[in-house]
Amino acid sequence: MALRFYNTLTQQVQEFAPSDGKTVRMYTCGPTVYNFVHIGNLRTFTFQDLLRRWLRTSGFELNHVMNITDVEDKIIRSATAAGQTIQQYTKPYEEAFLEDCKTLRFEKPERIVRATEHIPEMAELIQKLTEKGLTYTSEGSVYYRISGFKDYGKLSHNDFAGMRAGTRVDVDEYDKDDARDFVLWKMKKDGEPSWQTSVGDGRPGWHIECSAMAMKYLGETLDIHAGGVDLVFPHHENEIAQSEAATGKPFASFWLHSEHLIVEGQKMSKSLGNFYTLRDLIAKGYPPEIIRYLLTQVPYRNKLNFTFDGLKAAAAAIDRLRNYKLRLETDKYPAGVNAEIEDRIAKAGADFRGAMDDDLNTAGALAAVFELIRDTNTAMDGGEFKEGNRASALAFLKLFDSIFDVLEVTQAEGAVGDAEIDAMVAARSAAKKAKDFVKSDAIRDELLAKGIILEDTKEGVRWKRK
RNA sequence: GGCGCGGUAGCCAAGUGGUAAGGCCAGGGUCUGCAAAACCCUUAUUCGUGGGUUCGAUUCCCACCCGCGCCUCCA
Repeated sequence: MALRFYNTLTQQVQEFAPSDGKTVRMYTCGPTVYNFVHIGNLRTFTFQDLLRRWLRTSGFELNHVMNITDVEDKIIRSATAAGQTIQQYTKPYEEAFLEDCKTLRFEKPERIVRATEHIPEMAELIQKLTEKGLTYTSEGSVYYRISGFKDYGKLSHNDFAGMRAGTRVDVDEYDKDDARDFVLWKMKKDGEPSWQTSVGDGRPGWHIECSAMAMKYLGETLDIHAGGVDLVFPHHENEIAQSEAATGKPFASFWLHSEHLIVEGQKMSKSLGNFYTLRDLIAKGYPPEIIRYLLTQVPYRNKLNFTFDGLKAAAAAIDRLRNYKLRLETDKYPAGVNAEIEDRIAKAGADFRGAMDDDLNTAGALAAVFELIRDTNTAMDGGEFKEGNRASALAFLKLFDSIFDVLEVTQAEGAVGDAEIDAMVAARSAAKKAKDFVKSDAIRDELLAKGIILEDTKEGVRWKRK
């Protein structure tokens, strides 16, 4: 079965291929850098990372653009309060975000773009809309006139008929003709940063930045536009209104949205005290790859309940995966190839691919991995697993890890060196051979304290980092 | 009220019109000087509730109950 994604626009799972058959032009909404990103944000970015990786594994090339929103009300307010320019204020958070991405092993998008560096493009797009009669000015700010765009609501599947015409809703500080209208360009206010452009002195509204940047780098119709579910309305709906009205073409073929993460069954919020950044969790002693695993294992369109029990379960699952890999790398097997096992491994590969192709069904893909682990472990214990099966089993693990990327241990600062460990292991083996179990156990405990676990196998001792 | 999502074992969770994947936890066993790792066995006659369609439904339809998201801050 071919690669399929659930498309929010059509509300259906559809077969996916980039329009040119080769390169996927993808735009994802990145963070607003007014604070550290939280674990919920990172769930979405984890999904985007899986998406990237699976698209490439599927044979496509990528042209992925992610934006960084570095001008926006909250930023301006915070920067002003801190007596800083918005650049000064956002820079540390942008850097922290990129660091977090690296920590969680996200691949870098081909391009990361800042809103503040694309103001002229935004002004140009606004002008285009004005030329088409789709904007109006109120108190110096420019608004989009939604009544001029008949498809409004097609992404969020909202019917706005009821709230149209006449119902002048006065909930905003700005004066709009229609409740659905939104601001494209905000007139300069005293003490706020602003840009002098063809549409006036001021700053861009939130929605216009994504339209302008996406089209600048990826063309008028994207293959994929992705983000969190909360962006469906109004953000993505408004992007469609702006972009499609300007170009007359569909803005994106596929709209993919990831569900939110909740914490211990509740919505994450600062007031509930369950609001975590990646830094918080790492400070509590949870390695990044465990967090990554937890974030990947639930398919992206389901809510993910983030719990500390879940983190423990993820750690145990990763242990099993790593132990299997270690066994594959270090065990000795009888010569030859077991054809049945080769078939079994091939089936695991097919199951894995089938699950990922099915709208990134990571739970199904993981099941394929663990089933193979059980079956081949049994075969190894029974002497059925042959030397010739090793390479294909390792290749399968490599496929798995090229997507999930959780097998490598994140080395702690000041970890013990391999040479020192090998020496201690040798000393312990000597003591053990002399049946001095007190000494051998003491060395084993000492190593354990350093985060090294020993395993006695038929082929000798092997060790691994915790 | 409108739109949408979900309710599967102690927890996380996949799935299909034909009789319940996988992970974690728990109990028992094999192996070991003891461990560790690994493997085996055990843990849902049942998939929110009540109807209906069907030879057969967890899977389709209807109603209801419960939880949740969006409806101009938000991944």
